[in-house]
Amino acid sequence: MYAPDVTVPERLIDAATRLFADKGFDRVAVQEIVQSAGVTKGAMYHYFGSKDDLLHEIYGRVLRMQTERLEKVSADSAPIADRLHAAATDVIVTSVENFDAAKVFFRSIDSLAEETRREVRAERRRYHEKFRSLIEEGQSAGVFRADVPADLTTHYFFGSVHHLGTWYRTDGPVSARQLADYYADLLLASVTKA
Amino acid sequence: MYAPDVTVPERLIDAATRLFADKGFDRVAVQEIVQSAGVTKGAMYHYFGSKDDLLHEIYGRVLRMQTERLEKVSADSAPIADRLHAAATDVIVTSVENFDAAKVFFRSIDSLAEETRREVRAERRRYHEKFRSLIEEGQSAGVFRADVPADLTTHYFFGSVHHLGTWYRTDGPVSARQLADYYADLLLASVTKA
Amino acid sequence: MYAPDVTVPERLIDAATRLFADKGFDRVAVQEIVQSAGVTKGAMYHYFGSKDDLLHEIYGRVLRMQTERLEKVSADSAPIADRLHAAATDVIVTSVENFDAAKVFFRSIDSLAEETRREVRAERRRYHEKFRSLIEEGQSAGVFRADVPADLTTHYFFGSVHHLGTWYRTDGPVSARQLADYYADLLLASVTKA
Amino acid sequence: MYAPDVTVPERLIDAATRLFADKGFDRVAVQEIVQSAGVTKGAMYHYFGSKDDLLHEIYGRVLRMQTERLEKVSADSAPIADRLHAAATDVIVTSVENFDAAKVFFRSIDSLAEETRREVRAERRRYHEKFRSLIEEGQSAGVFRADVPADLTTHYFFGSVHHLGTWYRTDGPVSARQLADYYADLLLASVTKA
DNA sequence: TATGAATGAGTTTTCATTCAT
DNA sequence: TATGAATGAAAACTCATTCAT
Repeated sequence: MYAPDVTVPERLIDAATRLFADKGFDRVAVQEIVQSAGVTKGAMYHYFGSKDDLLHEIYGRVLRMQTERLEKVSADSAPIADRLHAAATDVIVTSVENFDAAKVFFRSIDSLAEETRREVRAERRRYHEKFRSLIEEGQSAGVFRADVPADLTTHYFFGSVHHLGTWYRTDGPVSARQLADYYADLLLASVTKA
Repeated sequence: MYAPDVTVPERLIDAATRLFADKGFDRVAVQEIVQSAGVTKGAMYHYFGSKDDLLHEIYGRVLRMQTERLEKVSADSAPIADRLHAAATDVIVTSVENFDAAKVFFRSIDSLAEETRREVRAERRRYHEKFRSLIEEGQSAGVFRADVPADLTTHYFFGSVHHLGTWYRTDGPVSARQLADYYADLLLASVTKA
Repeated sequence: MYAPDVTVPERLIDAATRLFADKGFDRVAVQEIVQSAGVTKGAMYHYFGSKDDLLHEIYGRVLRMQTERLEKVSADSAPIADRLHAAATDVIVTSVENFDAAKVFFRSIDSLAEETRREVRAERRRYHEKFRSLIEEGQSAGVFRADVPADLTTHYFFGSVHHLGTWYRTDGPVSARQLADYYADLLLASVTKA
Repeated sequence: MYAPDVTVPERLIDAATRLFADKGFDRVAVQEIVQSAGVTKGAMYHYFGSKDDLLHEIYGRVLRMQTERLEKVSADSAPIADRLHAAATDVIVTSVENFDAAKVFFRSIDSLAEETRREVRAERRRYHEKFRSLIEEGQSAGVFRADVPADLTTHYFFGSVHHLGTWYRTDGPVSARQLADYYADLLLASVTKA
C-alpha cells in the first residue's frame, strides 16, 4: 500500500488527513488511523503524543504553507488590486491542491484541545490580519471602498473559502484555476470602488 | 431555572441548542443535556428517539424558518436587486437572532446520522436553489453579471454566512442590522454588472 | 455469590477491598473488581467516579471508624494510662476485625490521586494528633516519660500497627485480643516512667 | 549530570532508587528511569533483564548490607541489652543514610514478581530471625521480659522502622542519630523487665 | 555495547441507549 | 409520563519488552 521509503510518521499523517477530512476528527478512531496507515497504535504513540497532536500537525502544515505564500504575494510590488487578486487566487489554488488537509483545516479547529486551539487561533489571526492589511492598503490608496470594514470583508472572503470543503469537488466540472478566478473576481468586485 | 409552563421537550431543545452551539454535537454528552434541562435521561428518550433526533429537530427548525422567509421575500414584486438584497439581509438577521441554533446549523451537519443527513442535505439544496434562482433571475434580466455561475456565487455567499458562527459576537460592536447590510452590500457589489 | 439484597455499590466495595488488600491498588484492574462483584464496568462507573474513588471510599470508612472510636476512648474519665491502653487495644482489634480494609488503609495511601491524597493525609494527621495528645497528657501528668517526644512515640506505635498487614494472619495462633494486649503492653512499657 | 566514571548500571540503579522511593515501583515507567539516568532503554535491558531486576537489585543491596551489619553487632561480646540497643540503632542509622533505598525496601516488596518475592522473603525472614534471637537471648538470660513473644516484639519494632519512610525527613529537626537513640530506647524500655 | 523504533496486550474511562418499575 | 440503574461496545492511551541494526 505504501512505498517502503515512506516513513511511518508520514504515513500516519497521510492516513489521518484523509480520514479527518472525510469524517471529521471526532468521528475517527485512532484504531482506524493506524490500520489505514498499516502500523500499530504503539507506533503512533511513539511519534505523536496524542490524537490531538496529529491534528495539530496537519493544521500547522497548512497554516504555515499558506502564511508563507501570503507573505510572498504581499511583498510583491504589483498594484494593490493585483496583489489582492493574487493572494485570493493563491489561497484557493493551494487549498484545492491539498484539499484533504485544507478540509481538515477548514472545519476541525474546534476539535483541538484547549491549549493547542488557543495557540493555533493566534496564528490564524495573524494570517487574517495580513490579508486584511492588503485590503486596508487598497482603502488607503483610494482604490477599494472604505464603507465596509476591511476586517469584515476578510471574514466574508474566508468564510467562502472555508465553505469550499462542504461543496467543491476536485473531480467536478470547475477546475481549481477557474474556481480561484471566480472567487478572486467576486472578492475584487465587492471591494473595488464603484 | 425554567418557568413551569415551558414543556420538557422545549427545555431539552433549548439546552441542546446551547450546548451544541458551544461545544459541537460530538463533544456534548446526553447526560449534560438532560442535566442542563433539569430532566432525566428517561424523560429525554421519552420525547426524542435519540441524541441525533435532537440535532435533527434543531436543524429542521432553522431550515424551515429560513426557507419560509426566503419564499416570502422571493415572492415579492420588488426589483430583483432589491429582492436579493432583502433575502441576504434577512438570512443574516434571523441567523443572528437565533444565533445558537444557527451555529448548530452552520457546523453540525456532519454529525447527523447517514439517513438524516441525506434528508437534510436535500432540503438544504432546495434552499440553495431558491436563492440561486434569484441570482439567475437577475442575470436573465441583464442586471447581474453572468460571467460567474450563479451556483458558485450562492456557495460563495453562504460560505460567508456559515462562517459567522466562528467569529461574530452578538455582544460585539457590529449590530445584526449593520452586519446584514454590509454582507448584502458585498454580495450585491459582486454580482452587479460593472 | 451475593445475597440478592446486597446493593451493587456495597458489592463493589467488598470486592475492591478484598482485591486491593491482596494485591495492592495498582495491581488490580477495574475489570477484576467488577468481575469479582458480578457487575459490569458501566455499573461501577455509575456509582463511583473512578477507580480512585473506590479506594478513597474504603480508606474513608476505616479512617472515620477509627477516628470515632478514638474519640470515644479519649473522652473517657479513666486514668490516662488506662485510656492509652484502651486506645491502643481498640485500634488493633478493629483493624483485625476489618483486616482487608485495614490492609488497604495501611499501604495504599500512595496510590491515591494527588488531591485525594492531600485530603486524606490531613484527616490522618488529625487522628495522629489525637493519639499523640493522649501521650502528652500522660507526660504532663508525670506518668509518662518525657524524654522521647510524644510525636515520635506515636509514629513508632502506628508503624507497628501499619506493619500488621504484612505479617499478621487472622487465622494464625495469635488472636486479635491477644495481639492487641501485647501491642498495648509494649507501648505502655515504652512510655511509662521507669 | 553524571561524572563520566559512574558506570551505566550504577546510574540506572541510582535513578531507579530515587524514582521508586519517590513514587513507588508501579508508578514509575522504565522510560522515566532511563531518561533520568541519561541512557536508553536498550542499554538498560542490556544490563538488567527486566524492570523487576532493578528493584530486586536495590532490594538485595539493602538487605545484604543490613544483614551483614546485624551479624557483626550480634557477634559482639557486649551485654545483650547493649547489643540489642546497638542493633536497633544501627538499622536506623543505616536506613536513614540510604534513605531512598530504604524507602524502596520498606514498601516495594509486593511489587516484586512472585518468584523473586519468595526468594527475598526468605532472606528477610532470616534477618528477622537473627534479630529475634537477640531478644530471645535476653529473655533466656532473664534480662528481658518473656511475657511477650520475641517474634511479636521483633515485628513490632520493624513495623516502626518500616514506617519511617512515610514520615521521617532527613532534612527535618531530628537527626538520624537522635532518631536511632529514641527508637532504641523505646525498644529497650518495652523489652526490659520492670 | 548500545540504539530507538515497533509491538501488542492491557489500562481506565466514556457514553448512547435500554428497560423494569 | 418519567426514573435512574445497568449495559456493553468502543474510546484513547500506556508501557514493559523485543529486535534489527
